[in-house]
Amino acid sequence: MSIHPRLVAQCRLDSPFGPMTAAATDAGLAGLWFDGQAHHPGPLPVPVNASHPVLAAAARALAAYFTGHPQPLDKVALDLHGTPFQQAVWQALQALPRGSTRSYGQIAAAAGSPAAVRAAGAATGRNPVSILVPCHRVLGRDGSLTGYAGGLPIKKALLKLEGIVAG
Amino acid sequence: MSIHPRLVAQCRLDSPFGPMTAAATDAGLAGLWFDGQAHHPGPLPVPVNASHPVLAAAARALAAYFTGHPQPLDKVALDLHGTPFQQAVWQALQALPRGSTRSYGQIAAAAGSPAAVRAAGAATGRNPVSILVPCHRVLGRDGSLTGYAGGLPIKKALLKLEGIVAG
DNA sequence: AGACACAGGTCCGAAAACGGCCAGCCTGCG
DNA sequence: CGCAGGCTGGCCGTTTTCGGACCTGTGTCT
Repeated sequence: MSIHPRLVAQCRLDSPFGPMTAAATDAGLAGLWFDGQAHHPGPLPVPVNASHPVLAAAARALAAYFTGHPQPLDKVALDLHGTPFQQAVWQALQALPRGSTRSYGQIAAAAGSPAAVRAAGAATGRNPVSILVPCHRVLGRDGSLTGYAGGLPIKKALLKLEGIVAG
Repeated sequence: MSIHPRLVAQCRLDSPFGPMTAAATDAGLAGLWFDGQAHHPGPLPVPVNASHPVLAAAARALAAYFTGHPQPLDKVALDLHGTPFQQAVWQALQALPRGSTRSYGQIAAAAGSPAAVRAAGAATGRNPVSILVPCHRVLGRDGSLTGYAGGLPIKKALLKLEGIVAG
C-alpha cells in the first residue's frame, strides 16, 4: 500500500509506550504510528504542523484515551487510505468500544466476507491509525494475542489498560 | 558508423588498464580506444605524430584523470563524428562530473528523447572517446553495470577509481 | 529497401508467495 | 472417555515476482 496521497501535516505525539508520529489530511486523521512499528511509512514528505486542527484533535483524543475515558469526548474525523476490503475491516474495528474484543473471524464476518479470516488478519495489521482504530482489540478465536504491529507487549498493555486480563 | 573523415594524426597512450590509441583532427580529439575493445575502428590511415598539440593535450588530460584530478585542468577540445542523436547523447555524457552517475533513461531524456532509452544505450556504446567522455558513468536504472565496450571489469575499476562502490 | 540486433525501461497481466486464522484430525496423556 | 496440544489443509485479499509486449535510433546484414 502506498502512502496517503493527500497528506497535509504531521506531528509527534507522546504516549506511555513511546513517541508516535501522526499524519493528517484536511479531511481527517490519516495515520498514527509507533516509532519503528511494522508497516511504518517512514519519513513523510509533509510539513510538521502540530496546530493543524485534525492533529490537535488527535492529540486530545489520544490523551483522553490514556486518561481512561470510556469514549472519546469528541470523535476524531478519520481519512483512511486503503483497498475496499481494508476499509471494511477498519470500519468494523471502529465499532468496537473500549474493553470489548472480537476474534478475527468475527471481524471478517462484519467486513462482509466471513470466510476471509486470514485476509482480515492482514488488513488488521495494516491499520494506519493505531490505538484510535482499535486493532489491538482483535484476538485469536481462543483469546490468544496472536500479533500486533507495535509489538505484543504494547498490545497486552493496551488491553490491560482497558481492563482485559486476556493474554 | 564510418571513421572520422578529417583525421590528421594518431598516437599511443598508456593507461593502468593497458595501452590505448588516440586519434585527432585539427579541431580536436576524435577518438580514444582501448586495444581490442568493441567498436574499435582498427588500423587508422593517418600518420603517427604524438607531438600534435591535440594529442599532447589528450595525453596530459588522461594522465591527470588517473592521478585523481576531479576536473581536467585544461579541457581537451573534442571533435566527435556521429549522428545528431549520438552527438546529443555524447553531449549529455560530457556534463557528468567525476564521481556522479546517471541511468540510461536519464541520458535519453537529457538527449531530448525520453523514450529512446535503448537507443541511448546503443549511442553510449558507440562513444569514440573512452574515459574523457565518461560513458562509464551510465548505469542501469537499478544501478547494475550492464555493459562497457572495454569490458565490464574496466568499467567497474574506473568507477571505483572515482569513489563509486556500485557493482 | 527491409529485417534484425542492441550497454534499457515501462507497463500490464498472470502466477506465486505470504500472512496478526481457524477447523478438523490425530496423538498422548490421566 | 475427556481434554490439551500439535500438525494439516483450506481459506482469501494483498504484495511481490516474473515474463512478455512495446518503445526508439542506428548500424549492420540481407
